[in-house]
Amino acid sequence: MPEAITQSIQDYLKHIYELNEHGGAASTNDLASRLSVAPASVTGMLQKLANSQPPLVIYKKHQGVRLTKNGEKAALEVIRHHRLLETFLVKTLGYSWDEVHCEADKLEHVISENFETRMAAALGNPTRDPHGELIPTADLVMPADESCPLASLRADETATIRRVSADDPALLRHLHKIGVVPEVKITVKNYSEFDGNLTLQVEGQKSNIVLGTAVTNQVFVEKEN
Amino acid sequence: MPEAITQSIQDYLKHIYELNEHGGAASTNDLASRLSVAPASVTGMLQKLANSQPPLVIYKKHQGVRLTKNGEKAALEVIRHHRLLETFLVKTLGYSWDEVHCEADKLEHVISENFETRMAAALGNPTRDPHGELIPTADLVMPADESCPLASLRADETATIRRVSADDPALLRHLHKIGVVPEVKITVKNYSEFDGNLTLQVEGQKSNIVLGTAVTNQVFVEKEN
DNA sequence: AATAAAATTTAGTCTAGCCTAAATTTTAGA
DNA sequence: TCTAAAATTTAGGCTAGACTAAATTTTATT
Repeated sequence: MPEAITQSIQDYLKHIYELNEHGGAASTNDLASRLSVAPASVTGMLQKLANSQPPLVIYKKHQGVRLTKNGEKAALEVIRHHRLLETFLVKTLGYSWDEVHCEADKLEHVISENFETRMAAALGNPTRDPHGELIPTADLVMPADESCPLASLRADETATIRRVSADDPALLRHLHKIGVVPEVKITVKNYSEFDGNLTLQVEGQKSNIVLGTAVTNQVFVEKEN
Repeated sequence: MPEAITQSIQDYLKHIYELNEHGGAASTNDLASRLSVAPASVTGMLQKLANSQPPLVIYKKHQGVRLTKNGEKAALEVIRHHRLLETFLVKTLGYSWDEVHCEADKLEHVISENFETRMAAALGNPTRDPHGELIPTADLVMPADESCPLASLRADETATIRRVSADDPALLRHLHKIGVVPEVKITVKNYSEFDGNLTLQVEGQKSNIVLGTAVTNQVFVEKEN
């Protein structure tokens, strides 16, 4: 019989998923810092996950870790919970988009399938959360993401903001204030080759804004066709 | 500094509170069966709670346990969470009153003060949950309960149902079906001295019903003045 | 290719909260 | 009041998931 997927394991799987999305295998150190846990603790858990029945990860010493199909399903379940919860907190309880992360991080581990289903239905089965992140479907498939970093745009390009993959509440509040939120159209007025700064015209805003790469790498857009 | 109040401790305090409400001190065995834990485990936890700084319970060997002021506040916090959550699940997500208990038992430990406040506001600061249980106030005071067991009524007495303190989902579904829910008026048509059965006329229902003491002891009413 | 630095793993501990078995205390009935 | 049964506590263990310190492997730099 499959061993229990504890809250702690859910957190490991979720972060491995996110690290796998970007670079290839997730490293011990990256996981440790994301989970706020000592690297040695990560090694121990990875060994356990790799030896569980069925295995949730594929792990080779010193070479990082990847999710198995089973591990990915478990990860997507947690991510679906998280993103539905963020949406629910904003839509139903009036949270702002910079407040929802912590709350969802705790709730994601304890809600039932029943809760998930009712919440999704109450929200009209949304496909994106308040930050524009894609919500895995009920049968645990992650929709394809067509967006690219805002940082990759150049002068005169026009695009629609799709997601803001930032955690920092202060940054989120700032971006909200200057109108940099999902589904808003922007046009690049200038690109600085020295620092990568972009000058943007934001739909619905009076004056242009300048954003550095630390920010534009966290904002994802779809270019005008 | 006060030690952390873990989920496990919250569960102990909640059940000690409920046992203190009825009989005096809560016994080791009663706690063990409510918590689904071995009696020896309860003894260990009670010693810990009594020695914590500040103490959360007063405990003397073989004589059961009572909450201190601090312990009571912590218990009421959890109970407030639980009852607000039950109300929220019914009102906002369309749960039926027999489904909410398990879900609330998990969520009660993880929601923030922010969540509690927003939820209470969204519900209009309710004073009772879907079963009619009183909800502790935001400053953690339990309102006085004026009700008495339905089982204590006799023929010709009329009363209003205030709460249904039952856990069993099947019983709850049955009571809902026959209209035995909070705020409904009932009249006792007959009392049987042999088995304690009550024959009731239930407001809004066509035919009378007969309920045994196993049920009437779990339903609480306020008599007509 | 040598070596220093960084990353990772091993080894050994710790804590919370549970467990069982055995010992003890309390309670109830003859 | 004595004794059997019930309730409770003690003693000793276990597991998950964290930790630190030390050992090892990998990577990067000269």
